[in-house]
Amino acid sequence: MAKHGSNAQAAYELIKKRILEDELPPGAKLREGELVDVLGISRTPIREALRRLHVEGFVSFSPNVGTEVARYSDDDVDEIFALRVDLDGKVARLAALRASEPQREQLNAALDAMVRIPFVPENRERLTALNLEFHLLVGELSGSPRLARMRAGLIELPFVRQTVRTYTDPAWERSLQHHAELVDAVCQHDGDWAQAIATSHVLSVHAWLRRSRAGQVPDTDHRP
Amino acid sequence: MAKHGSNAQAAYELIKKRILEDELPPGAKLREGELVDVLGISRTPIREALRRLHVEGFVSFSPNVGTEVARYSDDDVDEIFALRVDLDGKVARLAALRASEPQREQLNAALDAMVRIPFVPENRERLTALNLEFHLLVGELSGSPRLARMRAGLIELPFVRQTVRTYTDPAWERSLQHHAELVDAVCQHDGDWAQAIATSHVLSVHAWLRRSRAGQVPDTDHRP
DNA sequence: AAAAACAACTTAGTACACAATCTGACCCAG
DNA sequence: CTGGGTCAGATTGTGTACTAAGTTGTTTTT
Repeated sequence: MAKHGSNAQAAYELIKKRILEDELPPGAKLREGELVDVLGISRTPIREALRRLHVEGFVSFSPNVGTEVARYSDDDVDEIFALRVDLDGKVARLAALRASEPQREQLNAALDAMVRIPFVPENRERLTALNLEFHLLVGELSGSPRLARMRAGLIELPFVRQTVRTYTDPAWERSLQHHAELVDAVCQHDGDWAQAIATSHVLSVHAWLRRSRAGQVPDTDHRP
Repeated sequence: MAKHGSNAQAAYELIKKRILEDELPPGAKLREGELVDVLGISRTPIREALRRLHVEGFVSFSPNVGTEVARYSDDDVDEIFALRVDLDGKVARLAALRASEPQREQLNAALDAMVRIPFVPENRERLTALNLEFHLLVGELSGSPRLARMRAGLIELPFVRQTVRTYTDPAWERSLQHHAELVDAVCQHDGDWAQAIATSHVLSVHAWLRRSRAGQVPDTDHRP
């Protein structure tokens, strides 16, 4: 058993991780009793983790019935991206206006980490994680913790994370360009530019995801 | 004991209500043991309520130490209103563009309820509640549940709720005018107008609250 | 007298047992 | 065959005892 703080915290992190990585697909039932066996801790901390995941939107929950991994309709996806257009734009603007020199270096480093790793199948999991980290870092740099937290709830989603898996080489290349341009804008303290490129990035990802969901893009990476 | 669903839900609603109405002021300790005595239910559902309030930001929490009602610094207030400028604007715009006829009537009714009640001290509690309801209704009309929920977390705050208590007659009159104009804009399907007046309203409230916090406005209503 | 160590107390963290509730299957009547 | 009612099983909801962690006040040592 991991000792990362309390058992409840560990359970929370583990379940969340499994959801994000699609090991627990949308609709999967999360029975408290089963989780007791799997995680080796009692129901109390497990319940706590599940309730937290519920408030944060990762799972849906019906009283006296149970918990299951949240499902996302096409309308949900559209709503989420419509919000991200605004929130990512605002976050990027604030980051450009407020980021300190060491923070800008940090952002550069996060970008570098992604650029250095070739886009081949065996790296996708790692690149997906780095991509998420990059976006969360921009959120931090905005200096608005509430804004960053709200946006995080729209980014840490299974289907967003999975998007990278479906990217073709040129799609990944475009995404990297967006990131690089955002870093550039932030380093220039140019809020308008940062907002514009962030907005473009979101719209571009949305368009890709739409096509991907419609089955127009072959899923290139299937786990065994 | 209230039968509003589960004990955990009842505890959540009661504690939240007390926080919003400032019976539990910022910094107040929420000991699980005490709440057991006060609410007459066991620690398990109380813990669940406290953890939920923590995730939603109403209380702060330190592992192995305890829970207390969240405190808000001036910077927090500024951040919250900066976000509301955007979110309330967007909510109002969407409500204007998407609200159906029955929904517009509902909004009108909510406005009417406020207009009909004279702004005298003994009505302030009621008017405060109606004011909150009105704003939450606009959120619903936006047709974007996630957006509405995010914004709700920035509106259901003790100091926001208390603002109405500090209003002078002309300040309340101005607030009512804003509300009426918003209803008008929504009924005209004018997104730009709705957004503009909603933004104005938020900025106006922020300015008032700033003065109020600085002690430039006498608090006209002190409970015993 | 100041600082460090310790011990007693307070509070949260966890486990587990039992109660309340829901689901779905089965049976019976129409 | 169909509809509804009932019962068994499973699953969540709650209460409570015990454990572990942290805080504070006191004592001891330098």
